[in-house]
Amino acid sequence: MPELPEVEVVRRGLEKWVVGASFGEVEVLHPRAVRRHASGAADFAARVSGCGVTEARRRGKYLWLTLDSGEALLAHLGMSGQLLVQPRHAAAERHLRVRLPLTARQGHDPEAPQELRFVDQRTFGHLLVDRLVDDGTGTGLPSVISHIARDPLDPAFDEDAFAAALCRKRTELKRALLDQSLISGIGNIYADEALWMSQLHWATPTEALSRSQVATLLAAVREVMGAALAQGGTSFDSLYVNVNGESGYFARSLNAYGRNDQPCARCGTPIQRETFMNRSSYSCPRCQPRPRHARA
DNA sequence: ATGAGGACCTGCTCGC
DNA sequence: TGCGAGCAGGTCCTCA
Repeated sequence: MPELPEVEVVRRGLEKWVVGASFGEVEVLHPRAVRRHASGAADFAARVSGCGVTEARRRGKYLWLTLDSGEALLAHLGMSGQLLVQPRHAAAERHLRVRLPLTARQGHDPEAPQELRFVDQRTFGHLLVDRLVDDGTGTGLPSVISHIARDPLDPAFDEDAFAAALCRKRTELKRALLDQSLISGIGNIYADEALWMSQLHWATPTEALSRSQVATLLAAVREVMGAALAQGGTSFDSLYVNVNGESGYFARSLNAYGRNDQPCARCGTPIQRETFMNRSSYSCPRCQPRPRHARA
């Protein structure tokens, strides 16, 4: 499931293959793919068709293409979404949801027309067209994601403000890490990996965290994400495919996630799986002891 | 206002 | 062999 590094790799792919091109006649094959576009599938297609693409941007797990109409084509990949650039006449993928034909641009062979495709098996992802608002630094941000916090790789990410907001929360640490309005880009896998690295239990009450623990945790988040990004957006999931259809999955040694009953790389104690928020959390019971004052 | 938990969705795997 | 249950989980929505 794509988290920040995977989405960034897709953004880079879009920057390379789509920026500078224009869209032809857009076709929505599954209405659920544009369910967040308030005025419907036909309006969505009309707003994108014919527009030129000027930039590919990202915040957390959201990415968007700025259009020469002044609006933005916003995408969230959900759990299984892919943005592929394919030859226009290539066979349709099984879960093809939206076709966005591309006009030839400099460097493209006009005899081999291409198409941006939104493919999504589980349909948790979506596309929509939105207006841009000022993000506070003069940069445009789609209005519907104005509640999404900056991500830890954003140069304007405010570490002090994050630490203060985190400690004001009255909840469990992992829930806060997954709260995209507090810090964006972190999903279940990177949350478990960052917690393992910083030797914190997922149920640690946020109000009990010291500033140095928050600093350690943030460094771990950046380390884990940076390492994945350096590998080209390791997703740990075979469903993840980058913009050219090349699998982004590489065997990567995870230290916690998915390693139930396997020895902790630090101390050898078997990693334990616990259910939390209706999903799995993996941690080392020795390196990451459950805090005595854990919630619930 | 804030936190907690369920719904959404499809495909795969496992056990009976 | 067939089939239902369980699992995967990001985000939005509702309820307390």
